[in-house]
Amino acid sequence: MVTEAQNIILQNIARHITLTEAEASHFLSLLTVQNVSKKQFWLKEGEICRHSAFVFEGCLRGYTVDANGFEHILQFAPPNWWISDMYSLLTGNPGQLMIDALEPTRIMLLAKSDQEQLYKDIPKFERFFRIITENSLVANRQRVIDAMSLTARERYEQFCQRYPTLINSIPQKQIAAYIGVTPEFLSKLRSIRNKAKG
Amino acid sequence: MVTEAQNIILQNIARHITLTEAEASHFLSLLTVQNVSKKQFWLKEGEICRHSAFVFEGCLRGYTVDANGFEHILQFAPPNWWISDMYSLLTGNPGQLMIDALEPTRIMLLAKSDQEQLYKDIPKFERFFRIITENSLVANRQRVIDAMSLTARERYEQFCQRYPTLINSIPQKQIAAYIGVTPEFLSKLRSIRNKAKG
DNA sequence: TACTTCCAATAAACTAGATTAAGAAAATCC
DNA sequence: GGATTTTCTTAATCTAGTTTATTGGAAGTA
Repeated sequence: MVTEAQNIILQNIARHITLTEAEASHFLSLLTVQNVSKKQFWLKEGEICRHSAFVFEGCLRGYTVDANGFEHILQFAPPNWWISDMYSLLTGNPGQLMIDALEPTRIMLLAKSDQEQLYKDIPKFERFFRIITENSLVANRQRVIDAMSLTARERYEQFCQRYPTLINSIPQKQIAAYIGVTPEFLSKLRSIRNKAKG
Repeated sequence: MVTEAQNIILQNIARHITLTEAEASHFLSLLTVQNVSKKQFWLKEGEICRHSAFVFEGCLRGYTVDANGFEHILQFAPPNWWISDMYSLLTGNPGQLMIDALEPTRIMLLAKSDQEQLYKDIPKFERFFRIITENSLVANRQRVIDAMSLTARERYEQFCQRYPTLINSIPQKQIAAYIGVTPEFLSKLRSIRNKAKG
């Protein structure tokens, strides 16, 4: 008996590697489901991150808080995305990332220790995580480039194109904290854009 | 007979995986050495990147050129670093990265096709590239955070701490193009800093 | 030796985006 | 369903960093 949630994660993995039934069921046995209610934290600054999380319902956000108390969003994690504080996960040191839920969210957890054992038991997973890490790195590098070479307006346009579904489902202040402007300035950008459109 | 250059790359790999002699020599047989003279391009915008490059002498830089002709440096690659246009390498599409040499440089090339075959022949390499990609991702994420939450002065201080050897070996305008300010403003930052130091 | 090219420093004018403040609209909560 | 909190908008003022321009020095080169 495979649940809907388990189906979603198996589909996600099938995009890059092919598992036997035995391998799939072994993998599923390592996962635990967790509910994160709206605004609830899954991880806080200073904590040690010991799991990778796969979102299958809702939406998480990963962000840092700077010296002046401003939030800067590193990642949104809607369904089908993996999220963690990778620095903390890899090093075992306390991280600086805060991860909380923008709406009622359901995730599946894979403990770091289980993940490492999984690499030994089913080396294909080494491949799977290599590939999604590569894709993530490409996206992150593009974000560094965009931050340096685009204006705030252009970054907003980019965001609209790249994440059309998020635009209507999350508050604007969250988008502002992702593209790196104040909510006030984003509001100004939008009003100018709307005037231009008639 | 193992050359000095081959020794360097084997050491680099030994930090994460252990190879038998046969595996090491197979791996080395896939590599080709290339010299890149100062200011010479290894890769240009619009080209398709078909190799990963490992620097064992000199220094490369990867950068983009924006709509106004300004350069933005994504990565310096001093000895012991890997560099490529990963977007282009993964997708097979033309990339936007320019890669050239800041000084006379020597690299070892691993073709994408060979790299993929290597994953099949010696799965340990899947692990090796997963790990260095993870480390690279962590560094890139930190750079996104820094770009959003630090001032230009703070980003300069960070750079000095993080890459103390580069500070004295590359022109300041290159550092400015990395931390995301104009050379003029970096000069101003430095003069204020020097006054403060007496 | 002069010729050129590249690099760093300085300064005044300028602008994208931040800050501050205040009100309107929406969502959330008893 | 009314109170309360959160989100969005508008507008005036302010500032970190850019732009433009000029100078002097260092390094390569004929």
